[in-house]
Amino acid sequence: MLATFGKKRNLSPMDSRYTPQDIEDKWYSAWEAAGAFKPQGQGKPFTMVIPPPNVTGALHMGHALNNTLQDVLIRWKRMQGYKTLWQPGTDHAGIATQSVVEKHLAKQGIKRQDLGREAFVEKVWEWKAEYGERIVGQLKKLGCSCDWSRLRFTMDEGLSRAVREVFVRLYEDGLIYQGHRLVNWCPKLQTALADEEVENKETQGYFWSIRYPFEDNPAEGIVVSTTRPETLFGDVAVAVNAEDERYRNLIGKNVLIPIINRPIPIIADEHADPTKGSGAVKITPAHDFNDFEVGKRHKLEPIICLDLKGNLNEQAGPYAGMYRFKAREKLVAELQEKGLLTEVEDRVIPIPTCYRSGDIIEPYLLNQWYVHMKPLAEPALQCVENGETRFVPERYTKTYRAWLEPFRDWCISRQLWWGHQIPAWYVVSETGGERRNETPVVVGRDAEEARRKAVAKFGPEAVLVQEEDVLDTWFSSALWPFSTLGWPDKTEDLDTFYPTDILSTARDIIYFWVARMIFSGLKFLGKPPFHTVYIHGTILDAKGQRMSKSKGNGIDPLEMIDQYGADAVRFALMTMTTEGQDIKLSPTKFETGRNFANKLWNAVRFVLPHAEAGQGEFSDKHLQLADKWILSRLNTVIREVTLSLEALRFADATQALYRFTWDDFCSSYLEIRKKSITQGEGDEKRNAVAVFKHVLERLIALLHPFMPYITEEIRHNLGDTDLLITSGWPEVDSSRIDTGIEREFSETFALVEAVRSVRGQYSISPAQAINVVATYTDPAQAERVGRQEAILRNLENIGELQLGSGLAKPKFSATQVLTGGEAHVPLEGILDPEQERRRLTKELERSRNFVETQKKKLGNEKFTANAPPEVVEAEREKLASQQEKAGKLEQALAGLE
RNA sequence: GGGCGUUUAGCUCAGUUGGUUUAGAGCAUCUGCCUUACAAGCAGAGGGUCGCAAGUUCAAAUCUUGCAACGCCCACCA
Repeated sequence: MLATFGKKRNLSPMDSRYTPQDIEDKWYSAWEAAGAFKPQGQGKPFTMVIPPPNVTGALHMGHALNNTLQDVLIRWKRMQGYKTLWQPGTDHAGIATQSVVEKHLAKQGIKRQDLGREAFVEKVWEWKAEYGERIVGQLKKLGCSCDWSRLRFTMDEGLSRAVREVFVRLYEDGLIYQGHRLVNWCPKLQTALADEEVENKETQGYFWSIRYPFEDNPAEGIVVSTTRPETLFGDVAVAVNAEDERYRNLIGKNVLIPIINRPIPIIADEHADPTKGSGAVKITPAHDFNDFEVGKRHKLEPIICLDLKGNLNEQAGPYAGMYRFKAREKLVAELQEKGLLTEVEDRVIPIPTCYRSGDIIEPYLLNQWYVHMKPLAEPALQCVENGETRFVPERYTKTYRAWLEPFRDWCISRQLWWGHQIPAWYVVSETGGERRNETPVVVGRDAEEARRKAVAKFGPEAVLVQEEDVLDTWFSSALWPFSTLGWPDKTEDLDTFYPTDILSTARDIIYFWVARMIFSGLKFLGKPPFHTVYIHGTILDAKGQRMSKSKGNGIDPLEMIDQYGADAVRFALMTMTTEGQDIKLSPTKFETGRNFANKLWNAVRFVLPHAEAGQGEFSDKHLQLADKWILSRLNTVIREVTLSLEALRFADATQALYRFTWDDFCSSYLEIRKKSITQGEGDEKRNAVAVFKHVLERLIALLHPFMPYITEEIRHNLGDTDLLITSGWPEVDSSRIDTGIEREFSETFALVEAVRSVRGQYSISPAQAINVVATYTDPAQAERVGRQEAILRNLENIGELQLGSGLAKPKFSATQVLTGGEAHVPLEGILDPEQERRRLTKELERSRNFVETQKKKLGNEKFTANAPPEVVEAEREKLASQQEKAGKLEQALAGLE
């Protein structure tokens, strides 16, 4: 797997600054050319499906985050030897795409109606051909290792066949039906919407109270309140509560609708709430969800008073043809004039708006197609309840349940042209009914099948007309995990890759998409489509607001990639991905990522001229303390990163890598071994370089899923000819993990830090050597540290060094207390006794406080009796070492001159 | 109104089952360094009563309850 380096090295002039732009495209092409993204080998499959972006969309930060996350997992699993498939594709995004094209045509003064359905759809396909590859190109820029040879589109032939198959089967199972009821109608887009496509926006509005005169006594009347007065033309009754004393005797009387003077009855219904408004409420079944129910209870025929564009119709008398809001304005004025407007109250009201167009929704009585949800939702709930599919973070299980449990039927028909035309045909004849829901219907996988069915049922004279509506976009997205693998055919791919493993997505489509994939997978394949749903956080701007085009506060990932490199962008995003938390983003985060890449690059640049010297593996007998230490740390990190990825803890993984690379590998190890690498001879040099390379090879492998480009480039700069992307994932060598070595190393490192601290306090130039007297209580410790003099001298400019036990403190020296000893730095002429006293006093105070709390804790019998013995023992040791430290600080203070 | 999340250093955030962290990181700040990998760097330093209150416990940033602020989702067009 990790080949040796040094062979056939093609030394490029490596700049001190890493420039990602030079190498990214090169390596991406190399991976593609090598077929590295295709499922390979005989390993266990690991599969993910990409959340298909809108075909005409552009990459935003949310995509960048989610797709980086998926790519990290796929690359990691691929290196681990799994037969990985990351299935890519795009979504036709019915409403969104149709709107984009319509807007585009509008600029040329063309309406879709001018073109007609066929020509318009043709235009959309052209649009798709032009812009459909854009988002794919952008995902490639980010480094996504999807198997692009399998790129699918929700409206391509295969997926459309899956859609028709599902529709027919659901229909045959009685799970799809037509219903004549109120739907959310968007007058602007001219289509029905599903409940979850409606957004309620709090808006400043009015609550108008209007008097409806009694039919037999027009001088008096009953007052009703409404926020939508223009709907009064569709009123069929006024309801009061039977318990309401004020109105009880009016029940059964008729009142007149103002302006048009149509009589309607006062009825008793529980919907009327005596505490709201006047307690009497107008009933408009054709334009209000609650009223629709009231109308049904009282068998009142709904009256439609609006047309589909939002204009009032002939029911509105003088207002016929007027746009709804214009009519509202005029109507209020007229009512006021007539003395029928009794009160106007300012009120914040939730206004339902269309999630695409933003237009105000009108509930409208129409015929639409529905999916009967209960039989589908129940197993889908069950499957999450029993853990077959789990959400990460787990709390989203609740969100999922809250959406599915009400079993609201799914309105799947859309009055659009762009989408899957519903595979249902109306059987019309001379005697055929006028209303569609009274017309016989046949469904079929294609026109021929429908025709066969119609002929069998209605005879050869039957004439078929296909339903014009298309299906909700999410109807096809729901099939994504299996339609992309060839279903309804029994394909090998389906066999190998279904069910997939992890689905990663944003929380706002848990219902739109995730839930629907789960019930579809269960219904048609008998297995949930994935075992884990990872819900990532939402990307926010630096102020914590959602990024949006209208606010103009978005950070463009492609600009960031341009500026900092894809690796930096990916790494930064992953460091911020802590379980499900929202991410406040500012470009400085990418700077940190870029700096990190640069750091790694320069470490490589340093060793490259010496790589030749480090042929082969190092030999154990030449290993020094620092070597053993870095090998111990390396294997610890391999373990940490692997476990973090398994737990989907991306920030933990990157943090471990960052720390190890920067602090351990560069700041400590490289600095210590620098001299051996550049100036050492024979075995010394060979071994130092070999260890360095051994660590580096594994480090770039660990970093590869996060920073694929730079790591691939490094591997090849080091002389490897095979690709890192398909090489192995490092394995932990537990025998190298040695806490004794790590302790011994930090013992030595502590002395370095002590000296550096004194140097820093007195601003002594690094060029000036300083003398050190280190004394330890235990002679064995002094000897151990003494053996590491090379480390001390490599990390600090030390002049005379005395190491021992019971050494006296030289005059005029600054003192640093160590575990088990002290370091004195003689500073005659430099030492500031006052400053020294202040520092030592402060430290002593802190130390004494700690000793106090420890004593109290250990003096508590309940503690010593109840806490586990090892905890008590640890606390005792803490006390002892702190007491020792306090003693030493006291001594140092006393000895100050 | 219901649900969920957040509140830890000036800023952005870690802190997994309560004890080995007398609270950690990055950025920012201050001091000294162009030390032949890196100034996108090196070394050092300062900075926090872990939102507030009560409780459980030998022990609470961590568990429970209440409160507050901020954010998200759902419901609510009388």
